[in-house]
Amino acid sequence: MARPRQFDTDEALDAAMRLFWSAGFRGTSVDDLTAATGLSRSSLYNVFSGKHALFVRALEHYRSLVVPEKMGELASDDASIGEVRAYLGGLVEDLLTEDGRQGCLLVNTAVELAAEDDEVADVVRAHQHLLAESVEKALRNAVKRGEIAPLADPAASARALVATAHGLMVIGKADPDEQLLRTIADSALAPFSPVA
Amino acid sequence: MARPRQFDTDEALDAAMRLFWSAGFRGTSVDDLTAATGLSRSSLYNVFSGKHALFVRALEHYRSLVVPEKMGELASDDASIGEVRAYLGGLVEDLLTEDGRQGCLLVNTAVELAAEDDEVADVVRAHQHLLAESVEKALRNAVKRGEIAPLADPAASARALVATAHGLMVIGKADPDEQLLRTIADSALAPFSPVA
DNA sequence: GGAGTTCTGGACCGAACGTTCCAGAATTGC
DNA sequence: GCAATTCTGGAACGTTCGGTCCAGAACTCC
Repeated sequence: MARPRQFDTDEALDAAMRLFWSAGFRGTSVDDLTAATGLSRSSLYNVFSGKHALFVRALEHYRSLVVPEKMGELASDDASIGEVRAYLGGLVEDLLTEDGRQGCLLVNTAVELAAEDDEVADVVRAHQHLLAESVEKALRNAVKRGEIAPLADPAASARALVATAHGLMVIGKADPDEQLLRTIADSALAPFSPVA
Repeated sequence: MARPRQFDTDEALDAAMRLFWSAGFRGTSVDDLTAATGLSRSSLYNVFSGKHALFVRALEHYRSLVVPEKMGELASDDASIGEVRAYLGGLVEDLLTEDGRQGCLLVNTAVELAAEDDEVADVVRAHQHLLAESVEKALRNAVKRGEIAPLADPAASARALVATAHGLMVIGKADPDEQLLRTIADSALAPFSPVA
């Protein structure tokens, strides 16, 4: 044994994640990362190997920390249509805040890197699948409980809702207009209105 | 008068656009641009002022050249639900090709730059509005002609469809799966099925 | 053909990029 | 306190970045 690390790896990872989140992979330099984490270059390379490896770790950190927070109760096994509504509503809410313009790290990454970086694409794809499955589960629960009318294809509806969510994040970047974003969310949810 | 330009400005712009399209603003270097256009640095700076200005020109070039091509008859005044279907179908088709993974320059740009670059955000926003209006017009025509059931809010439906289109482009980057993408497009269009 | 103007190739600029490296400080087990 | 080990700050690496500059070639007009 020898000298122990003088910083918290998780805190550093968290700071790196936030940086990548707001500026993207290419838009974040190693200097930016050392400044934000407080680590020296040596420490950063010792612990995280390099920029790309750190980015992948940051992506996973985002999935395990930020995504659950944004999904809220949608992640729970007995989520229903209310949780889907809350999720989309939360996205809109976020996009309207000052920091919200940075959107979703996974969406940003899908666009910036997924087509040319298989390792990153795997993480992004895994997220998309998991999100779709959560929504599908919620839709099935909603039908089962009679909260919405039966669906021809719950899996398809779920995937379309996920696409809408991703679209919201793109549109919100250029046009963070409350009425527009709420209209989109409401309209996408209209087919799942409560049974009269 | 003096020596005339020895290249075609439009051809150069076109090559630059394709480069930005596939690699993004930050992912494209001036060296890349000179290589792709065949221009020397001097000529490139003489004619296009710099990388950022060239990018904005390329964005506008994309809007005036590529977007109309992808929209097809959807742009026409008497477009209807068929043209909306064809548009979404075309997007899916594109995403499944080798080159299609580059997605849509305007979507890529919205994610990469819109939050921090007002000039670029303006162009992106203008495109989103125009697209939404075309879809809305098509939906209204479809209702008017009795091709689909009346809509509570055609403008809202149109905006949701545009969001779906944008979402498709994000998801397609990480997961260019034919069945998935078609499912999304079909599901988003389900509320506008032909009147029985 | 000569004067005037514009375009072009390529060298050059300082700055920033991601990464490597090493001397020395810090901490451990003994 | 000593030896062994690990971490740390910062200098340094070669490369690439976006942008500037200039000498000279190319062309038009007269």
